[in-house]
Amino acid sequence: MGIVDLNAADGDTAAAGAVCAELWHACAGAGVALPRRGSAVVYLPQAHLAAGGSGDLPPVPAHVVCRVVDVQLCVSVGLLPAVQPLLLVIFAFSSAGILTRCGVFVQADVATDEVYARLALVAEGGLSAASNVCQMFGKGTNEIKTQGNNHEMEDTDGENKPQTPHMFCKTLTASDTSTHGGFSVPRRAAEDCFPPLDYEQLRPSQELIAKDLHGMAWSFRHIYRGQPRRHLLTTGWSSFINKKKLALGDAVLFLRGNDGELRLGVRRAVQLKNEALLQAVSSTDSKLRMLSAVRSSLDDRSIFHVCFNPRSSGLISDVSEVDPIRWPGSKWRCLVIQWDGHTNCNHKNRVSPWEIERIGGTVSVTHCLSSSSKRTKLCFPESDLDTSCIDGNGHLDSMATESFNRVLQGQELMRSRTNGVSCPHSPDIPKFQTSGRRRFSAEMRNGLFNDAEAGLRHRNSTESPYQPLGFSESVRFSEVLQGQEISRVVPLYHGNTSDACTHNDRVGSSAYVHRPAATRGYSLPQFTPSAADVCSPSSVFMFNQTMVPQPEFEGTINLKYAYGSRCAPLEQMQRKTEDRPFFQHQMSCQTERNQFDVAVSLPQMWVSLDQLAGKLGEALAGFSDFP
Amino acid sequence: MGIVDLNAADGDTAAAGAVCAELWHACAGAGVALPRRGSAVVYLPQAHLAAGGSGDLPPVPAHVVCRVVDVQLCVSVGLLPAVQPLLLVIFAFSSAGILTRCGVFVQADVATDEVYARLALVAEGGLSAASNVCQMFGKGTNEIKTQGNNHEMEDTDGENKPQTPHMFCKTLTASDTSTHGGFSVPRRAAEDCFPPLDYEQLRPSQELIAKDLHGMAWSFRHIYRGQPRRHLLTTGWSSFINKKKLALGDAVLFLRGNDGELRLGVRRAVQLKNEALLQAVSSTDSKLRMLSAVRSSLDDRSIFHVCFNPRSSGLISDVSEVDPIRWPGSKWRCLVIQWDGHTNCNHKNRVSPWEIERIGGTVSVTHCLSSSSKRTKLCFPESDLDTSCIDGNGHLDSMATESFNRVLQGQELMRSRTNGVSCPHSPDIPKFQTSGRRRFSAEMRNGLFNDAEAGLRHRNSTESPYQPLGFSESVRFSEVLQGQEISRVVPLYHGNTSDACTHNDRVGSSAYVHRPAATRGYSLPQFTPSAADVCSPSSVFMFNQTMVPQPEFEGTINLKYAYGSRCAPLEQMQRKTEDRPFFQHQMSCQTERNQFDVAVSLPQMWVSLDQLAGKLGEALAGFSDFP
DNA sequence: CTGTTGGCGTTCGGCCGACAA
DNA sequence: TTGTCGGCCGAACGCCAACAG
Repeated sequence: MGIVDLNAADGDTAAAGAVCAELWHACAGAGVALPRRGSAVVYLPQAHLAAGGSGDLPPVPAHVVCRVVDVQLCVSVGLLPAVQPLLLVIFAFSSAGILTRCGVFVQADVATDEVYARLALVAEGGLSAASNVCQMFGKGTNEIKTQGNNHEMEDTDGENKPQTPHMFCKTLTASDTSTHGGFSVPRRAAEDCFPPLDYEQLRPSQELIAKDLHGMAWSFRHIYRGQPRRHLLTTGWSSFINKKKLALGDAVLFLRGNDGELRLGVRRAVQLKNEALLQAVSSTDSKLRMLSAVRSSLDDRSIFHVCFNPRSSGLISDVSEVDPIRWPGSKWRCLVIQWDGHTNCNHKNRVSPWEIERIGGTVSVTHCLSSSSKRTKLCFPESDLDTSCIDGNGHLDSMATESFNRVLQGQELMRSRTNGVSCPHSPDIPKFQTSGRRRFSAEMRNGLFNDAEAGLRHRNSTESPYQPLGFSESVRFSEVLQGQEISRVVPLYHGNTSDACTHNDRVGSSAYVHRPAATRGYSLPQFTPSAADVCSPSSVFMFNQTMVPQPEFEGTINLKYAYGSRCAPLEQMQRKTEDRPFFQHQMSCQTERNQFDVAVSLPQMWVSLDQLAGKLGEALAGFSDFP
Repeated sequence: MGIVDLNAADGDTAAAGAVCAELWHACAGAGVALPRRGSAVVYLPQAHLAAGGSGDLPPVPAHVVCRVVDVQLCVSVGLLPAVQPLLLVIFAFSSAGILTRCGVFVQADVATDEVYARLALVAEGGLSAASNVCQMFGKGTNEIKTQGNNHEMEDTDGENKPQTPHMFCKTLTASDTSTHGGFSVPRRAAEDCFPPLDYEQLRPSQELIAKDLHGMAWSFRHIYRGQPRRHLLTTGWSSFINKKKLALGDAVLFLRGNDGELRLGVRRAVQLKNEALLQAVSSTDSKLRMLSAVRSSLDDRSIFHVCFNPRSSGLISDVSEVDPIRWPGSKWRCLVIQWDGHTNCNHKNRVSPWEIERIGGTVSVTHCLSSSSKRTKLCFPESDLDTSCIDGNGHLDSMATESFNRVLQGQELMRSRTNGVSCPHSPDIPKFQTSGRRRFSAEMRNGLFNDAEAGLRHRNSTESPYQPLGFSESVRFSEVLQGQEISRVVPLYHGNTSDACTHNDRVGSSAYVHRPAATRGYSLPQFTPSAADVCSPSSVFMFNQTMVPQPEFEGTINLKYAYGSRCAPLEQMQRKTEDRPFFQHQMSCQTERNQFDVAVSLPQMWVSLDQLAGKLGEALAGFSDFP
């Protein structure tokens, strides 16, 4: 397990270490901001207890302020890091003393080369009942911010980043992963990241050596050939693909550091989570252990660890009082986590008034997946998160769309579990109910896409995918792209699928995100063999299918509206190109979702301070400590 | 994660379930006796705290009586079962109310098809200071044995076992695991376990379907061909090898149940444990979580789980007072666990007078690994464990030999870590010191091999490896054989190696243990790719090397004596056959041990009641609870 | 500019008996 | 009796340019 000591280099120090940290962040993807050592976070026990059954619990306050005593950037090597598999909601205090971001911490994945961060925490005590929660989450948090340099969250937005080296990220195509050939390197990527070739030669070639996060060196033959000429990695590539178990939809990153060394990372499209792990995550046993650790830390300031896997994330889908008996004095409402693509989320039926009142309305599902429907995500023309998610015309904005899609996924899972019926696409899908989920995006607050130029660049990208952008922006973007565009079906678990797809080929000035324009086939993943591999050797892909209504959900939403977009530039682009395979791919992707194993990569839950403070304020106002 | 409910079938019930449990035990190997549901066990916090650093601890009594509320037989599917990675020493009470066996519980391995047992425990309270420990461990344990049917340990000795089906176990040869061919089935194994073929045909063949522990069905072409004729598995075999990631030295088990169904299991020669996992096992963090869970269970009778991996075992290597300050009232001495082949054992230098006084003496290492040296293990002609481990001539008996070897392994690890020097075999190896470890074997007490016939059968087995024996005996034997005979070298970690090898080709009337007569080469394992795979593609095999003295150890022992055997029948056998390749293989194996990843399979620590009561009695006599 | 495909030479997988331990 | 090897054949690998989107 490779570990990059984030603390040793509080920013950037040694060349090699800095590059590794940079590669780590590149692999982790967008917006993986980690709390700094010495910063304070708040652990909310109820939040994670609500995500599963509860048992007899050790006495733990409803809110535990923890000090981050260590942060390690790690890479898995096929073994689970031996940390407890508990989800953990952590709110970090910003330098202004306010709640800014929320991450869900969960056991890292078993796949090799998974990046995750391991945080060492020490509980510093529960929040006292005397302190008003608004003060606590707003200001007045001086007493818990007395030590350490409160940089709060390590920032990947680029402002305090070292000069970004040349890098690119490419989603692997069927050809890239096929045994038939090698890896097709985007021209500009090769020119920017690889040593120059002597183009005078007939077939210029060279040997490339790239090191991954483990420091392992990989050798590739880089050749410039073909008609027209193109850059290819041939010899050594298939070995890399096999060793890393890369498949269609996964992404590789090449990064040329300032020291000239080439580095190589992978970012997988999906996680292979099996039910055993999921059960473990929500097991009462695990929770007890977690709470016991927190309890111990409160008692004697012992250190406990949590792991954060950038790809294991979910939504704060619900806020409601869960166990007023157990937590009698607390007005805090539990945050219900809706895990991406997971089934073991309790309280599915629970309604969050906080959400429902925002999404609300009744709309039909008609046309939700028709080929002419236009939809997008991740185009955030509105920087004002505090405005309603439904505009004057009743259209959901992109965020609401996204959260809506997530609800659908949850429904699918339930349906498949209960009756196993796969419902083909029908124009008259009955209405269904939902407890709309919300995702708050710091990106929106940051206004990254709050200019017409963003849309313009985006539109241009369909013709020329390489447009200058800042490093962190592109990386953040790539994270979202990787996860949301590509679905992979794992055998045995069949089911109709649905996901929101996004296209946004924005790239930085020296950092590229490359994804295939059309993806026609899906290869089977070659991960650790499991029962599924053998019992069901064939995979089933279902297109043009849609969701099945679930009576458990309340509130109905029209997918037509949900998929409607307020992003004018994107809509224009879509109209221009909607008959092209690219968007056919989007649609396919949209309807494909494995019911268990395909997860959308959501790097982190970004919690808007305004949202949380504004909407949870009253719920928090009267909270008190656990007796 | 497949789970066989041991409790549902309290002995044997449904045919399928019974076979699965039987296959589980066959895969788990020898002597994996599990406590029954309802039985009481004792947890010794200090014992596992001593195996690593300590931190601030939650208040836990020095001895915690736990009730086993559930036992599950599990099979891993590539994911670590999400249990805490803590070692846990559990002493079980026998029906006579006395301490009989000791198991070390630790996180299961990540490899697929690892069998492990998951125990659900509820703490029932610490032992009161008023109760004398001898009473506690001897009699007077009525109050903690009031519930459940106290069968104490599930017994694999065969007395209450169902009629053993036909089965065999074969260690895979290089040919078996090569892509060049299939699997050579030992003739009698095929005849006993596979459906009969029509030998009148030129090349009789049939399709075999065998189910593994997951219930997954595997198909093989079974053909009888070649000159001379032999049974082979061809089509389907390489797929099985690849999917299960089997390599040279691993073993496969075929088992034909009473229902006629063929079942198939694997037993790996080594575990791939990496340092990250090892660190996690001994981390203070993990310990705190474990203790917190126990503390919680004590408080509210909540359930906590421990996993027992039959192959993750160690020795009770030391008994000494570790932390009289933290545990002021306790006279209990900590059991220091010497993990097989692991490096993270603290207190290496600690001397256990309890051991030293038994092994004691100063002997040289000369001839310890000469080709003419005769040694063995697992031949236990002496049933009286209470006799000294050193006979009148100063020879160590086989048990002492084994424990001594383990000490050597620990030394190697330390040496390799510190200076990396590989010391070739030399006839005048300096003396070295050791804190002699002991292993207590219930097998010895059971007198399984306490008859001349055993040795006779054994001797005969070198000419005809198939001799009738009871099922459980053979299974137990096979476990030891698999682990101890085969070493596999993992790249990157080089080092000279030493291990005690044993040959004992005893087989049951219908259960065979088959291992290759000569193993000339070792293929690289094909587990999850790690840094080691690439950084060091070549493996180094060192033969005829020996140990390096370590000044940290006290007490010197002559390996010549250590390898001496008191087992007359075996000695005769060895003299007869010592010039044969079979024993050459033994010697090679003996000197090969990867410093990190090659672990000897030791199914369980068997604690002799007499030993423990007699030797620990005084230490226990005055123990008291944690305040 | 690059994803996919056909062509084609090479490697590897896998079934066979020969041979020998 | 069975572990390993050479022989042999077909499948897969992998490098190449052609072609097309």
